[in-house]
Amino acid sequence: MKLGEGVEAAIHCAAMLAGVDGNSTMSGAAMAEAFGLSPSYLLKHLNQLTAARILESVPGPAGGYRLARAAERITLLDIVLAVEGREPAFRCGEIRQRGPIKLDASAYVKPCGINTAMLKAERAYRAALAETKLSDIVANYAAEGDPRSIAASCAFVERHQRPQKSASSKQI
Amino acid sequence: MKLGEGVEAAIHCAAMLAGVDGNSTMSGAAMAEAFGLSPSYLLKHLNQLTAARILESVPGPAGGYRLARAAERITLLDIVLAVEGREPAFRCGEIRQRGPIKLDASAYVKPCGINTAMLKAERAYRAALAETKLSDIVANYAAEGDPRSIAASCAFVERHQRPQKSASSKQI
DNA sequence: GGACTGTTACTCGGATAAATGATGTCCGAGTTAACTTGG
DNA sequence: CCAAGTTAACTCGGACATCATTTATCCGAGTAACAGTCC
Repeated sequence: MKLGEGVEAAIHCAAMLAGVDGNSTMSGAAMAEAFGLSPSYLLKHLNQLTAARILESVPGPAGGYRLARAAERITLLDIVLAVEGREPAFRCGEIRQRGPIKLDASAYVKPCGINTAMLKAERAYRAALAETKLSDIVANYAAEGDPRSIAASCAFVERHQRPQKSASSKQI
Repeated sequence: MKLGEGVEAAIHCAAMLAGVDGNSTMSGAAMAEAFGLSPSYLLKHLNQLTAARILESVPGPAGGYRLARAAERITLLDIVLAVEGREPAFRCGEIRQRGPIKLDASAYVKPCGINTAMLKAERAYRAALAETKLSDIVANYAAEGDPRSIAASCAFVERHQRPQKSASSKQI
């Protein structure tokens, strides 16, 4: 029951990317610098977000990352699942049928009650994460964050975002 | 976001211990055999449950483990926290103040909104786990489990449980 | 025959190695901007 | 002066070491039952 450190970085980066203009991008190196992280390692997590269609990557000079869709359509669950994997935290190893009292398969058609209960809890966890959109994070930060911190963040974004010449609308 | 394998073993053992009579005990070796696990390693998890006051251990010959309180008063959350640790899965490393835009401490009195959202989800997870009592697991198994499996489990318990001569009521 | 004592075998408990996964780093493929050069 | 070609630098992407956590194991401390012995 421990989430990797990359989840925090991924969410912070996504929130920062929500502040860049339309089709502009921000390089992974800039975000790594903003949070004091290893650039090469942050790329690993950003690539996971890209593979999950949450971010888009633009190669070449003046390239970088950008949200693949509006912040209102990105939930914390999307990000967590992209970084940590989609499989549930509790994996039933069916140890009830690993001992000497192993019956034939017809006795284990019903799912393990323990597994059911654990998965129910995990559904609650994911539902709570799905309720929070990335735009909520940004809005909450804009509303309740310290004004100096907001100003510093906006200044950093303004300084490091790289506008793109074309491709303002990307059809998939 | 991955729970250790010991959680499953711990819950199964607790459920099995819920089937032993009053003050009888069952040895860790017996439970390890029942689930095909390494006896020495299972002891590690059982000790964690003992340290968390969920189980009681009786040393010596005819010793073993026993529930420390009624199954109605043990929740899945108790077991999970005992094995996996009590700290939340998401630990906010405050990476927002690790970069070059570090303001003075007065700008970070408000908790990080991301941390708040993640902890809210974790509260939902723990609440769902707290709703399920160990007695519910046992009752559900008795009601919906395969009759042959129930009979085999009961026979195993009957064969391996060790009644205690005295100390029927233990005051702490 | 009963009670005490020493032994013994069984239990838990913690200290000690191996393995898996997470973390961190490096170098290469690809792409686009800028520069150079010719018209 | 303009445009095409070339260069070059910057980007992402994946392959390669390093470290921590989890998993697994072994041996020792402790305890209660059991057998033997004395009263």
